[in-house]
This record gives sequence, structure tokens and C-alpha cells, in this order.
Amino acid sequence: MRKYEKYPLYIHNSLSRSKELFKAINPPHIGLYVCGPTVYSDVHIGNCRTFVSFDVVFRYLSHLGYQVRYVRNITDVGHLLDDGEDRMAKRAKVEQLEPMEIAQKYTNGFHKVMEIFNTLPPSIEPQASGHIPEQIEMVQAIIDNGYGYEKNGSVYFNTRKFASDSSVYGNLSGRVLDDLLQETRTLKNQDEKEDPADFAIWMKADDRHIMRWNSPWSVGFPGWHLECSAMSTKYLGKTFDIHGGGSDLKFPHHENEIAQNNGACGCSPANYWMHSNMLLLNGKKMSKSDGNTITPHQLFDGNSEHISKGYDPMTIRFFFLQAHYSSTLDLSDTALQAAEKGYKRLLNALPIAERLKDASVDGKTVDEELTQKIKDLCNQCYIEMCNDFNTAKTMAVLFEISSILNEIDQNPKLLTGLTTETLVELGETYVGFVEDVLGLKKEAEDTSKIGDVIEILIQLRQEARANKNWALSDQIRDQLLASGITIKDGKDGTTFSL
RNA sequence: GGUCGCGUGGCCGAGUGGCUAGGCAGAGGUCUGCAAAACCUUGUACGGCGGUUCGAAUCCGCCCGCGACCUCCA
Repeated sequence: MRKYEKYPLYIHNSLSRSKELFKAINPPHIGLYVCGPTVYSDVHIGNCRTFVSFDVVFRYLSHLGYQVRYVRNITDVGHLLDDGEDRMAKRAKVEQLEPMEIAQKYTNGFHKVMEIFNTLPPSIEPQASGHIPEQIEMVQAIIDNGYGYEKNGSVYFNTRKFASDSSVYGNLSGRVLDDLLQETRTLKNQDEKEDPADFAIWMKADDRHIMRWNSPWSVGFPGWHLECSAMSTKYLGKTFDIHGGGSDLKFPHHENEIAQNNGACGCSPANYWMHSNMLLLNGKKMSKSDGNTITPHQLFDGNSEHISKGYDPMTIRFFFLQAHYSSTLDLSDTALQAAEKGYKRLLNALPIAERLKDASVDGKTVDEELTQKIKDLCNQCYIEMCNDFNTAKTMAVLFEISSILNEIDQNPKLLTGLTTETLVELGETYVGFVEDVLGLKKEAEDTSKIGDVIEILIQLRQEARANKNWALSDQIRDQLLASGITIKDGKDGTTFSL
């Protein structure tokens, strides 16, 4: 029996604005599509939160026994600025590089940061520019179905017709078409549209536009929302299980994505839509223009006015997961400091759990109460994660489990009251949720020679202590501390941390 | 202006119509030559005013405050 049969999963579906029992279309397979970044500059820490959130979704679905095809795209074409200039092209001009060099450069940087945050790579990571034929086909299908029209070489989606035919438009974002018309901004080629709510699915390239492809309508490029529609269809089918993305993409991006899929094939792309919420900095939206922003690397090395020191990437991951993905989260120095200690605490119990995984005891008299408590807590981890991926609550349960682990560690007598099975479950659940589901991992141990040197110093200090030479022992400890090396005297000897 | 969401103890942050969230900080303790670290124990709460209810921080209304989206955004 797979775990997902034992633990029903509930997901807050943005489409219905309520929590729904999750039913996979074709279990054990699941199609998961998440809108990836537009690679025109360094990845934003807010993006990182979103991708960490969906990384946990991917990890947990897999943990439950589903076979997940996780598609996360790279948008490298079609995403325009207000003035109609392509984001990639503009950056290429600034950096004096080919647009594809820009895409590659920032894709590489994105991957590096994702790896630092210990997110698993998606199953497929398609690039928009690599799927121009698919997008052209989709435009054609939309035209054939009467939901697209060509004007001067550009093709627009007929939003009003779609809205009146299907009553699908606006369901996700709660928009009413007529309200949209009121506040429509002045955009490029607005006069070509039959209706202000229409949006471009293919755009004719003007002379200075260097990213261009041949199409039946013009030499041009696809509209921004189209790549997700085309690529999700290609790799996950016309209708798949879960579509995710940041809440700021709900409108217009996701709404239009749904419209395009319906327009092309008559069905909506995903059964469940998940939206992760925004990361704030000191209570406010991050914004480059007013300086209220911080990059991942600044967070790591502490090089920012907003923080007092650098933070371990896993501390930041822990910090993200302490909140629910659907809530806004306020990043601040004090919050990170708290997370740092909490994260350490969670990890300190990990070696104990590791040992229990291979434990073998023969409990003469079973401690029913403790056994039940352990079973309940282990079970609770699944219940909380199945409740719309509530990582915050899951971590609270893990902290409770860590207390038991510490208790066992300090009082090995407790082991005699537990069966091997219980201990293994305890160890496997803790390690499984901390490492596999939440994706928290210990930073690589420093195995360099410095470790050996410190061990020698610790030995010398031990000798000094044995001779009650406190002056020398304290000198070793204090000077090591001054270099950032902490000496910890424990019951079973002395350890250190860098 | 329109739409949606939020307001929880010193801080961060879950959550539910009645039952301990959790983490950090604070307090007390264990350990220790002293310390640090680690671990254990522990207090404080639900923006304001009304209403529904046996009972609401949780549901409803109003008010105050904050935020997001409204064709750039994860």
C-alpha cells in the first residue's frame, strides 16, 4: 500500500478558493507545473521562497509514493517591459551580450542558487525559446477555434468572446471583464486590439527587436503567457494535476494561460491551482527602486544594511518553511536570528534519529504510553503535511519529536521500554521529514586539515584541564572562539563547531 | 476607485467554535573548574466595537490599521 492511499491529501485550490481533497488523474502519476523565472537578471529572494515552497510540494508528493513529473519552465522570450521592449533584449543591450547569453548566464545563476537552497531539479525544465513551433501551433489552434485574430502581423486573444462563450474567464483571479476595462493601462499596440481586455499571443517584431522567429503571421515572437500553455500541454498533457506559481501571477498570467488552453483545446490545463504568497522585507514589499531589497548572496554573506550577519542557506530555507506557503512572510534580521537557532535545534536531534534507524532493542516491558505518543507524533507529521502542505505545523511536531529524541539520548534506559519497530519508525520519520520532505540538510562537515588541528588543540586543552591549568585551557578556548571556533564541553568529551 | 487577503503574547509564526501550536527572546534548572554549548521546565495572546451562540481569538456586521493584485513581478 502506497502512503498516499493511507493519508488523504488536501490542497487549497485557488480555483475554488477552498481546501479540496486531492484526486490524481492517473495515480500514481502526477503532473506538476510551476511557473519558473524569467531569466533577465539575478534571481530574486522572493522567487526562491516560491520555488522552495513548490520544492516541498514535489518532495512530499514523491514521499507519499506518487511518481511526479515536475515541469518548471525558463522564460527567455516574450516577457516585455512596459515600453514594449523585451526584457531579455534590454538586458542584452546593457551587458553587450547576445540575448541567449543573457538567458544562459542568469539560468546558470538561478540553478546555482536553487542548488544552494537544496531544491531538487525539476523533471523537465523547458525553455520558451526552445518551444517556438509548439507556441505557433497553439496560436494557430486558437485562431482556428475562433478565439484569436490577426492584426498587422500580430495575433490577439479574443478575451471577450472567450468570456461570453465559456464563463471560465476570471474564475481564477475573481476578475470581472467589465471591471478590467476601466483600469487598463496604455500598452503597446493597444489600438490594434478589438477590445482592451484582449492580449497578444503573437507579436510582430519591429526592426530593433532582435529576438524573432518566422511564423504564418509575421516575423515575430510569442506573447508572454503562451509559453506556459504550450509547454505544459506538451509535457503534461491537455489537463494535468497541479499548477503552481506566485500569487502575483494569478492575474493576468494564469488567467490568460487558462484562457489560451481553453481556446486551443477546449479544456482547462490544471485541476488544482496553488499560489504561494509574497515574501516581504521588514514588513514591506521588496522593491529595487526604494532600496528595500536583498539578494540571496547578500543574505548568505551578510553584505546588506538589512541584516547584521550572513545566514546559512538552510537557515533561510527553515525560515521559509516555518510559515505556510500561502501566507505573506516577513523577512527581517531578528526573524532570521530566531530561525537560525531553531534550525540548529532541529538538526541537533538528527544524529540521534539516525542512530535509531538502525537500532535494535529487545524491550522486555513495553512502555505503552511512550510508544503511543511516538506513534501519534509520527502519524501527525503526515496529517499536517496532508493538510495543504502545512510545513509550519509539521515542524512544530518535529520539534516535539526532537524532545523525545533528546530524552532518549540523555536517558538510554527509555530504550528498554520501546520495541525495535517503534524506534525505527521514530528515527525514519524524523530523518525522513527533516531531510527528504522539508529538504533541510546539514552543511557539509569540514573535513579539511583544520579539523585535525583543532582536535590536537582540544587534546592539549584536555591535558591542561587535567592538570587544573585553567589559564592555559581557557586561553586555548578563548583564542579559538576569537577565530570563530566554538569549543563545547559535553558529557562524552569535547566537540567543536566552526 | 475595484477585487482579494491579513491584523495572534517582547519578536517571528501556525491554528481551531469549547481541548498545549512551535521557534526565538525572558525566567528557572541539569551538566560544568568557570563558561559556552546542549538539554529540561516555564509565564504572557488573539486590532476596536457590536451581534449570533450555552460558549468566539475562531462565524456575522461595522470601524481602525496593514498588505497584495488590477495587463512588469515568484
